[in-house]
Amino acid sequence: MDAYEFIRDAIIEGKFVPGMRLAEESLAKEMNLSRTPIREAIKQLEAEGLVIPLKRGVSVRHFTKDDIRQIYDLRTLLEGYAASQAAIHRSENDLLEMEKANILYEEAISRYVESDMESLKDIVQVNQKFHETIVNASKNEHIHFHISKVVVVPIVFRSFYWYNSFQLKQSLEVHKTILEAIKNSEPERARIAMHEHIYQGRDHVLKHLEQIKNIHLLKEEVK
Amino acid sequence: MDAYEFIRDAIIEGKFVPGMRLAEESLAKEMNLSRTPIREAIKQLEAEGLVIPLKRGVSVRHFTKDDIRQIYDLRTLLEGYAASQAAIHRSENDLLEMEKANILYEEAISRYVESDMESLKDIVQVNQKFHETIVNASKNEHIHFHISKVVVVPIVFRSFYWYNSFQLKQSLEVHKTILEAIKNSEPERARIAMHEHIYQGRDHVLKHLEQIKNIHLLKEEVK
DNA sequence: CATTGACTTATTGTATACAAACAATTAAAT
DNA sequence: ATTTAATTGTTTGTATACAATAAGTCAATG
Repeated sequence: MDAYEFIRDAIIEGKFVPGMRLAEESLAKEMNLSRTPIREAIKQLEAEGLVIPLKRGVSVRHFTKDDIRQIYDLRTLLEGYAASQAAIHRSENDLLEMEKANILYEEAISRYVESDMESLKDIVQVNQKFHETIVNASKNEHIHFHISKVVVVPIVFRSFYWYNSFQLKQSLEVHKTILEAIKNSEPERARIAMHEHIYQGRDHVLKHLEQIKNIHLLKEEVK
Repeated sequence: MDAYEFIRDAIIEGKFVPGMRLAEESLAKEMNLSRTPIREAIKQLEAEGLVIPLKRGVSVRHFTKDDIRQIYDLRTLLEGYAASQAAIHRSENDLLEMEKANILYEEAISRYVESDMESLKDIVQVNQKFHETIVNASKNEHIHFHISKVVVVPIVFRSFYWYNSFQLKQSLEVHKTILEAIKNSEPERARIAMHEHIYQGRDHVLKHLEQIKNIHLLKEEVK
């Protein structure tokens, strides 16, 4: 694993919390490297917006509720467009890939046991795979580039691990609608279904943040 | 000027041509620096997609006609959305800024003398300013982040310097329409006008590329 | 004459050293 | 006791040195 992945994953998994300053030397020591490769990894993370530059060095970016809303708006726009373009440009092979990914998604959901982190991790991963196949089918490499940067941010909040089986089944239904629209070459229907799908995700994350906040308030009171 | 700007501008101005390999040491010597800051600049350019990684080091990215089409699709989507959001969220001050930028644009166009590079440079700059004010008014920082990366690429082709006064006046009219729609809080009209505007830009760049190609073919024949 | 293999050169990737800037803590003065 | 100045310590930014790897060249052989 290289320095970039190490730091990025640490941020995503919450090991490096928002506002935390990233000291080059301690990072270097932790992963048995010199400061040089660390600095490059940090430059990359900076360009992606996961860390923000300070007067000296960088700190892990703190995303507000408003950031989440903006990012999801952006993602809805981009992935909605990708879905509509996929309905136009998809090859037979693209359709196969999408169907395969969706079958894996269905299987992962059927394996799901309430509140089991491991099975949810699978679901999240397979879900991402499905979204990727759609973006691939849209035949727009540049959209792909930008979506991949937008997708990372909400992961930081790890709200994904709070889906219940009803929500998951609902999500699967929307996947099927998207797939059908793309198969039938209906760009507008594909876009709208994708919109709905991602906005559901947004509501979920925002609700989760609300809960987190409440838990935080509770803690304060207990103190 | 720092290393990042130096290299980026060299690419934009055509000093570093597509496919050209960027050797760290020669760059370092050219701007009286060591390799360390050069490498960081290159990492950043890599994250933005202006240079592509090789087995060792990087080379200036070569953009195809298809890339241009994809990038403009993306830009249309993003800036169209920004315009529609600006029509919803714009403050009084935003409107002032937009009008100010557009007046400067009008003045720059009136100063324009056919085939004068300097006056065209002004126009391009003021035009960019106008687009920025709209993105600012949309109140979506993340959209802004992604648009800024998309906008750079077409500049590489420097087709902007081939506008004639008729096209410029046409462009000014569309600007006015966009401004009016945003002022009157008509998001859909703003979006459509912005679409039209950017697609005009796309056609212009593509036509320019076609001409370049023809000139190239002519050269081949002469040889 | 072409093709392959070894050797040489050049360039990157990583480590380390040093200087400069910022932060923090302590001491002194009002 | 509080505020300011100074000194110390930590961390970044830049330079340089060294090792590893890719590429290019030249010679030798089929």
